Amino acid sequence: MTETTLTELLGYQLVQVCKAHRNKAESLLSEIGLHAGQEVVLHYLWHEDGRTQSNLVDELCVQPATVTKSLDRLESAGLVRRRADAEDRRVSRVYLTDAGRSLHRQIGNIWLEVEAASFGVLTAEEQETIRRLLQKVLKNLKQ
Amino acid sequence: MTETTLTELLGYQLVQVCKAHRNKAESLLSEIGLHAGQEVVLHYLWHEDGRTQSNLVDELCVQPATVTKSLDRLESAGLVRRRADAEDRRVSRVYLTDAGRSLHRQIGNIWLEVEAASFGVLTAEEQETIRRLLQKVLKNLKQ
DNA sequence: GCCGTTTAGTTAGCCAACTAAGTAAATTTT
DNA sequence: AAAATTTACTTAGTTGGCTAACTAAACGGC
Repeated sequence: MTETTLTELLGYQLVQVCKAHRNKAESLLSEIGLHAGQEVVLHYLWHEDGRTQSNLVDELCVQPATVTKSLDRLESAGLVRRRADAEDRRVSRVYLTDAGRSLHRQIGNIWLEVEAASFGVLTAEEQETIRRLLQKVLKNLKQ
Repeated sequence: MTETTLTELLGYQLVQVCKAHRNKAESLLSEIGLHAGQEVVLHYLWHEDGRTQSNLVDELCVQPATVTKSLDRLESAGLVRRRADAEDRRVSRVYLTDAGRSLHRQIGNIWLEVEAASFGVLTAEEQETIRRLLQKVLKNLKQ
């Protein structure tokens, strides 16, 4: 039989796992008023404050419009602030507010909890294996 | 240093891979006028036509509201049709139209192409390994 | 029969992601 | 210097996903 059974494909498994992973993250992040994805923006700002939106676009691997909307909400929530660049007036730089900075530790803990709830069941060796395989797949998909 | 570096977490790798996988699927599906996710609904109907929406909710692991909206669009696109169940008037059954049925083969080919573009780089043994590990993670996340 | 509960879907509204089209500023070309 | 192009970001509109609140029908106990 040549019928393609979707549920047997690795891509289907991947999507299932990713959905469950996102739900777990979403559920924990909602406790501090965030949505999955927003914490990644904050992460890059903790690592380097005052990034340009273009830089966030590159780091997050999403479209400019996605960053614009996401920042609109983070700004409304009082977690970041946009200021025009002094030298290039096209450029908008993004800065953390105190409220945004203060979430650092809580979000770090949430990540660790999600990581444990997902991959904690794997042995150290299995974790290294899945990391290697995921990277191989990502490289294949991105080229 | 105890700082949690997001990008080193397996969850981050997983999300990256899943995003790239979805983009690949979306790009191929758009050629036949579909969006990623809609083809999964069609898949379950090919497997068994006339399912109830509740059944689709269970199979797809999404919320009832998500199915409602998705079916609204598939119905507008002329790919499925809803008819009330004769015995239980709360129940809405979903049937493929000829147009919906006709996409079967094309979508099967797209799946195989996405699968190859993602996991084709892995050896058969590696594919079995990642399947086993993903299932382990999924089980962990779902309990 | 009647009232309360459960079940099946819908509606409204929110967020992340996308595309496409548009504005504005800087840069490059002529 | 003026025109064309590129770069940075926004706006409008789409989809997949979610929650919360809602309607309607079936089921259960009394």
